[in-house]
Amino acid sequence: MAAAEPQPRRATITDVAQLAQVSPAAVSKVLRNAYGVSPAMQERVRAAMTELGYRPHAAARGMRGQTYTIGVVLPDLRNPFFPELVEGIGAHLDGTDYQMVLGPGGSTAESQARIIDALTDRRVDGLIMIAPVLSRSRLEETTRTVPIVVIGRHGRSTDYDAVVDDDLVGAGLVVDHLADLGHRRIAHIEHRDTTRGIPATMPQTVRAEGYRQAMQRRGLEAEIDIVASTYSEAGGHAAAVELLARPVRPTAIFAGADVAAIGVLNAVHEAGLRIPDDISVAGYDNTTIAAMGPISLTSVDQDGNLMGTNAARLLLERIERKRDRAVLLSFSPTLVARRSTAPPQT
Amino acid sequence: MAAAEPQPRRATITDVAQLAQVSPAAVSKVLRNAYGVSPAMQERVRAAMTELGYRPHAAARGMRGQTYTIGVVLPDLRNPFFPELVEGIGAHLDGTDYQMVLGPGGSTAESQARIIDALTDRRVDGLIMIAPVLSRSRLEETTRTVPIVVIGRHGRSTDYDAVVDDDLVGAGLVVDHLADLGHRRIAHIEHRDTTRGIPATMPQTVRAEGYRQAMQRRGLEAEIDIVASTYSEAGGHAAAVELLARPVRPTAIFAGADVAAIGVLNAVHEAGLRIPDDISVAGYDNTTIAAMGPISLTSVDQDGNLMGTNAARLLLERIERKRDRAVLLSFSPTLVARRSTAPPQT
DNA sequence: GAGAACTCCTGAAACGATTCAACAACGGAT
DNA sequence: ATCCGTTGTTGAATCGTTTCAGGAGTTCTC
Repeated sequence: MAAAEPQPRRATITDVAQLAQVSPAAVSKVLRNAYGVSPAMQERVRAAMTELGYRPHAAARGMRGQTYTIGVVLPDLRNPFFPELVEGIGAHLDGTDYQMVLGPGGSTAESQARIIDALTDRRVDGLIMIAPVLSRSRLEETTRTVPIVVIGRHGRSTDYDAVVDDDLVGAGLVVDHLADLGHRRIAHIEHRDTTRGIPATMPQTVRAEGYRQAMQRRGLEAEIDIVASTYSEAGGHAAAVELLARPVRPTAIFAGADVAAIGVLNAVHEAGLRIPDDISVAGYDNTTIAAMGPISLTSVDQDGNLMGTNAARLLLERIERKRDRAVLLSFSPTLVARRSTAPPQT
Repeated sequence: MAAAEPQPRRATITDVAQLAQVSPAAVSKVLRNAYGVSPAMQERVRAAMTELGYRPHAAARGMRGQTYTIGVVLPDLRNPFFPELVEGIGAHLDGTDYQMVLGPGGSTAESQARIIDALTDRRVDGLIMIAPVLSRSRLEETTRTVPIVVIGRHGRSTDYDAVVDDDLVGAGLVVDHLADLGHRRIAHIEHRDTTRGIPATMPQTVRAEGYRQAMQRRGLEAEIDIVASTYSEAGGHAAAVELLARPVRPTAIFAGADVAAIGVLNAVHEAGLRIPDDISVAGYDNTTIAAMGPISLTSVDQDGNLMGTNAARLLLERIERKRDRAVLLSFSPTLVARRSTAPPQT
């Protein structure tokens, strides 16, 4: 006979059932808040669960029902905007039975496909994909297995929900701000992806288009000046070097991302020019770097928390089958003016 | 009869077994590279697997064996040092059967305990905890369920493995660098956690101690000046304001973390002082921010990639039962001198 | 040439939950 | 009194994999 077993194994649903003197099936119902349990049984079962310190075995649940796990695929841990999204998602999941896990997706279609496979192998109940580079058809294919919410990519689908910030508007805000200050020669640095893909729906393309449209709207179509580079410090630096070498150099540079704007700042310093006296610089994303004192970069703010919360909400609606029609949620960004922009010197 | 089923369900191990004309048990062996399979059968089974596009069902595997999932708990997504660790871990896991998932742990003991529970409910095979604030006993308790590797916390355990960077040495590097430049009044900004916990083993405490020891070693014990604050921009700012108000102000400030150093830079700018002419500033962690041109902050570099890779290696050794003795791996940091430090003005 | 020792393979029993059909008990309507 | 619908509960089947105790050949050893 077992003399004294400390706590050799986790309590199972059967243990709980025995202690509460009900069937395992009944315990399962309590666990899932399913229909058809009397308050009396509820209480008895819950008491037994806490007494045994019972915790449901997620893998076992996943065999038949749900895993109560939702996967978040994010391409780049270094992007300071993503933590806000994750926090927003977490805030909405808090208090529900669902738990989030993060998958480091990488920036290529292959690596992202791999992590999607890995997560679906683990039977997540839903997937939130942040700025995926996967083709639309690949996403829609995945939707047949598991519901998806896509964050930060324009272009709608009838199969999955999407949450975006309106980059067209955001780029317009920057151009308006600079034009209002009196700038005319406003250049833009765009991220041009070399890999084959779905460029038209990615934020960078929309930002460039927003810049173009706003310049036209302000009667500055003759001044449109786009340099294709990458959203990175090095990319911004290279683009700025090119711009500063122009015979007539721009009085303002609008980089499509804060990281690129940092590169611009470096290049401007190296050229012996001052900001904002000689040249104004603006970014996009309002990352923490932009807010830092020595940088103080004018930028466009997206409410990541809000976007994350809504993405999680949409996903749970899908998982719980409360809705079967695709939704596109579009938020408006705001401009945060800081010391890196000022009226041009005449 | 089923006329035309597109692909209604995933292939299971039984489907593979049927197609390959072997038993499910045999397929399982192939899957796990287990002992006792002839090359001929190997090949037949593998062919069947690819033909059916078979992918193992992780939840089902978790019921008896392993899930081939390892959980990484990180307290703060915003800390720019963590992505390097994650990359290192990923690099070592790449090519193995294991997949990593990230758990947003939060910075309190409760939230970290919660995510540990959530991950063990999901039967991860191992856990890598980055700078956990949990008590040692709580960690050792968890070790009884699942192997753990702790990154970035000093103090050894006989139950779990640990990978640290030697913060004592790192702090010494900074003091030596500044003292070599001719500084004597070198102040330090320490992170002082208000919550009850295990302070002596956390990096911040060790860094402060390293500062203290180095100052003594250089014969500067009379100049030891530590301000307790937090590792954050606001914390660094407040501490710097306090230091600059000293009757005799320090000629160099060594902040225990880059983020805090950024706050110091702000405060110094606001005070109308120049860096490094009027005051030298150094940080710790060598984050990407430190490297940025306009900031150019002298800092201490830890090889996060290396640390992550080794943590993953240690964990797999444990999971695969190749070792049962606890290991402490300690790496040496290096100093990266930039433009924020210079000899003091006499 | 008989047994021992390997090697390769298999059938069936787990693992811990959910689901489904069935059933008991109980009021309320006829 | 009988039937019916509703509510609360349960036993048994099920999910896809691993594990375990053999079984059938084949090779080795003395």
